[in-house]
Amino acid sequence: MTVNQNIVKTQDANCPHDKRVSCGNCRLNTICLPISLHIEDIDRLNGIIQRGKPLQKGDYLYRANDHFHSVYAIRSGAVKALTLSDNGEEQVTGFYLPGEVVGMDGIADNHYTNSVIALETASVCEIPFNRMEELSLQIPNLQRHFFQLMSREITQDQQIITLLSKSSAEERIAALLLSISSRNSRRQLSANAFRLPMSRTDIGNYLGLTIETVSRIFTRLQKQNVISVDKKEVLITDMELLRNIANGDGHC
Amino acid sequence: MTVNQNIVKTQDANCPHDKRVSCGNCRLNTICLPISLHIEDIDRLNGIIQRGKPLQKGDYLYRANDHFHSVYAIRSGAVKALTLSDNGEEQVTGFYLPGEVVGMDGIADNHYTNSVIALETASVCEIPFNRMEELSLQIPNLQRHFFQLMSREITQDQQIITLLSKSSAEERIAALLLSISSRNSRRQLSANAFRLPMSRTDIGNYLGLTIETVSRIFTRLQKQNVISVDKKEVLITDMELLRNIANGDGHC
DNA sequence: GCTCACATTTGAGCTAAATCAACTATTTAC
DNA sequence: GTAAATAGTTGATTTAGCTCAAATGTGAGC
Repeated sequence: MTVNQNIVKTQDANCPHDKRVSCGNCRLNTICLPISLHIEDIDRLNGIIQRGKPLQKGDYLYRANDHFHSVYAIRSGAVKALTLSDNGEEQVTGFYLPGEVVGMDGIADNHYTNSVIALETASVCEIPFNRMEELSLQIPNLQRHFFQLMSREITQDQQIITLLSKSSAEERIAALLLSISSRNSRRQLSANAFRLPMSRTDIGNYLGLTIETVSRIFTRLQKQNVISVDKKEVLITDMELLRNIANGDGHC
Repeated sequence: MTVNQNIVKTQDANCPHDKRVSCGNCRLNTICLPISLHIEDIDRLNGIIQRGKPLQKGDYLYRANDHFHSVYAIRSGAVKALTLSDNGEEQVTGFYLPGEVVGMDGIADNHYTNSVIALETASVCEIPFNRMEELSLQIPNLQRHFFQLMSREITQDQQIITLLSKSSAEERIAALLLSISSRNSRRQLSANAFRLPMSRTDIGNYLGLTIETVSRIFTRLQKQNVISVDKKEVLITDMELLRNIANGDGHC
C-alpha cells in the first residue's frame, strides 16, 4: 500500500525533476514540516507522500469542485489558486511558492473550492489527507502542525481582506512585493531581487485592480526609485520606502 | 482537573444565563459539533468546555496579541472579530452568530491576531485548545471536525476576498444580508426578518465601504422594494431580487 | 527569421464611491 | 427629564481607479 520513497540522500535531492527526494533531505522541510518532528516520524510522513511528474505552466493541479483527496506542498516553481465567483468570474485567492501548502480549502466539504494552476514548471508533494489524518492521531506534533498550517492560511486570508478593504492600489502592490520578498528570503533567496512568477493580470485579479492600474503603479514605483522593474524581474532598490508605502505612509 | 458540567437536561437549557447547559442538550450542537460524534464522546468534549458569565455589549472576549489558549463557540448573542492593520486602523474580519466558532486564527503562532468584541449580550463556550487537541487524538471524528471548521473559515474568508475584490457596494451589502439570512435559517430562525446585531459602521468596515455608502445602499434597496429597514430590523421582501443583486444581475 | 496571439504600457475621459458637510435620531449619563 | 455623545441619514463635491482606446513589446510555432 505504501510506496516506499525513503531513498538515500543525493547531492541533487532538490532538483525539481529528481524523483530521489524525501522529506528527510528536502531543503524546504523546515518550512513545510513541523520543526519538532522526530527523524522516524519524518520517515513515516515521507512514506505517505506521493511525488508525480512536474506540472507544466498552465496545468491544473486540481479544479474547483473536484473531489477532495489530498493537500499539496509546492516543492519547486509556483502556482496560483483561484475560485469562480457566483457570477462566473475568476478570483485569484493566492500565490503559493516552494514550501507552502495548497488544498486545505477542500477539507470543509470534501470538494475543493479553488482551482490550482501552475504559473511555471512546478513540482509538488501530494499528501493524501486521510492518511495524514491517521498519522496525526499517532504523531501529536503532526496534528498540531496541520492546525497551525490552516490557522496561518486563515490569518493570511484575513490580511488580504484588510488589504482589499483599506488600502490604495499603491499600498496593495507594495504589500504584495514585500510578501514575495520575505517569502523568498525565508528560502534563503534574495529579498531584493526576484522574478515574479505571475502575470500582471494575475496580480490585478488577486489585488482587486485592473491590469492597467497594476501597470501604472509599477511604472510609478519605478519613477520614485523604489523598485526597478524589467518585465517580471523586480529589484527592490529602497526597501524602507517600500515598507512605508505599504503601510500608507507613502505620501501623507 | 476537569470541571464536571454534564448536568441533567432542563427545559431551559439554552437560556443564555443558565449555567445548566451541556453540549448534549444544546440546541446548537448540530452546528457546532460533529454530527457523527457518539454520545459518550460528546460527554467527554463537554467535560473540557468552560462556560463563564455572559459578555456584555462592547466587552472583549480576547484581544489581538493575547496568548492563545482557547477557541470559543458562540452560544447566544453575536460578536465581531477585528484585526489592527499595520497603520493602526481596525478591520472587521467577521461577524459570528450562535453555533459559530472564533479564535482559530490564534493557533498559528500561539497569539490571537484578532480581537473579539460582543455586539450584544453574548454567552460563549470556551474550548481549551490543548485539551481539545488531546481529545482529538482519541476521537478521530473530533479531529476531523476541527479540520473542517478551520477549512470552512478559510473558504469563507476567501469568499470575502472575492466580494471585496470584485463586487460593487450594492452587491456587498446584498451578500451580507443573504449570509445573515441563511445563517439564521440554519438555526431555525426566520430567513426573511431579523435584527442586525452590528452597527452601520461595523458593516462598512467589514465590507470596505464608508458608513455613508452603507446608509445610502440601505435606502436604495428599500426604495427598490427589496428590503424594508427600520433601524437594525431588516425584512427581506424580495429574496429572489436580493439574490440577483448579490450576483451582479441587479441592473445589467 | 516571420507571423500571430497575447501581454503590457500609456493616454483620455468617466464613474462609483469617498470625502466633506450639515442635519436628525437615538442612546447614555446625570 | 435634560444634556451630551453617539449613530445614522442625506446632499454636494472630489477623486482614485475603471473603462475605452490605441500603440508597443514579447514569446511560441512554423
